[in-house]
Amino acid sequence: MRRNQTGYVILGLLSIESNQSGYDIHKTIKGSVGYFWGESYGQIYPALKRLEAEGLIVSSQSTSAGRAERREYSITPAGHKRLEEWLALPFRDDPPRNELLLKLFFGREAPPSVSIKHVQEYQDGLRRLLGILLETEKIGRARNSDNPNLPFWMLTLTFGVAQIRAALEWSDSALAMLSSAEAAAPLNPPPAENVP
Amino acid sequence: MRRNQTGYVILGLLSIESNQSGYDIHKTIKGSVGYFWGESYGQIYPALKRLEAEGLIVSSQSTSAGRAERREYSITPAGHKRLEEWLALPFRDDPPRNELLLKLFFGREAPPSVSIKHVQEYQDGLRRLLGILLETEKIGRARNSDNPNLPFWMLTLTFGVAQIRAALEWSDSALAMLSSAEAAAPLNPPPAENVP
DNA sequence: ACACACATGTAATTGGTTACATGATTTC
DNA sequence: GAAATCATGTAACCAATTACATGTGTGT
Repeated sequence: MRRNQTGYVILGLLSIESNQSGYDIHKTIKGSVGYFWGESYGQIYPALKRLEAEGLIVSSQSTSAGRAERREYSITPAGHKRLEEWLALPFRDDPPRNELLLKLFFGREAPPSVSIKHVQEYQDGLRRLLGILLETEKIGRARNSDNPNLPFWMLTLTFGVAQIRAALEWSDSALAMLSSAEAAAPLNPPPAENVP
Repeated sequence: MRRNQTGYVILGLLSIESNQSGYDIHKTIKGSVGYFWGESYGQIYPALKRLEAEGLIVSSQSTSAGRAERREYSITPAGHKRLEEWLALPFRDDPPRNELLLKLFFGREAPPSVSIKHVQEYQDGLRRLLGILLETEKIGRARNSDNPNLPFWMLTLTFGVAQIRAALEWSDSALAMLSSAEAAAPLNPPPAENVP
């Protein structure tokens, strides 16, 4: 486990709640860190095996009658230690690739309506996500009022909300700029080459 | 070329300025879309060959005396068409993986000082990047006052600035929260297991 | 009967970085 | 003479998604 973060997400989630299956972990990720971190089964199941081989987690076959076979994992003291070590390591912050911005950057190569459509679609997505985050926040607060993790979870939520609000404001000004360009420009602008 | 965006970045840049080498393109990317899009040589050179084989760009060996050998590329009409088609396609907006948020989410597993350090480091990075973006904006405006691409380029810059400003505000409140937690909590909080 | 949620995994493929390999020219 | 920049490319590796493959239990 070098810089394969999957393992650490799993350790983190198991440190909060034990006896989770691979399926559970996948669901939990979607419902908690999902808006800034995703993992697929193709990552989770192999990672679980690796973590167990390293002694960072242990599993037990759960054979409750009338239920699909299920392997439940829990974190070990060694796993806890490993998680803490990772937490103290500097995070790396890779500049996220933003395909919307890339298309806007080259927006002059297409009619303004193309860029307008993209920004509107972006707005829709932002509003949808904002609704989800605010809902998550409300439910999370209500259901975890005495959970010592709550302040940390809220930190990640308020970050998302702040980013979305800023993006929504920006998108309004972007649409204003683009529609004035649409009014001024011909339908399909001639490609301007060699304009450094 | 399915959803390999590298090709489109190259087409886009060549549509703005022709006669660029692979080396040029790499540099241009870093200096223009670099803060939201990166490409390595390992992607660029193979992509150039592929694009030329598809007839979307053409190359010419530049053999100016006293200069390293250099192959310069320009976009073809077919390349232009392909670029426009791609621009009109819906962008996909993958939830960016945010390692800082991931570590903050599990922040309760480590002393508050760990999270504090991360946020401070994040702030430093934000301030540095903000300075670069504002500088880029100033220079870009001055050097491209009559460039029809300028409004689109500014769109991407103002987006970055807005996001960074929001993130800086958030980070202040995050630090306030974390330092109050540090005052209240023991140095290393006992791991709380099974708190759903 | 059908659909949906529970449950576990592997294989193929893609996308991407990093390290390696090489060499010329310019600047200090 | 050394270091930085210009210049081109390949190979190894890693991270991750997607598709494939399979089966049970529950609710309508």
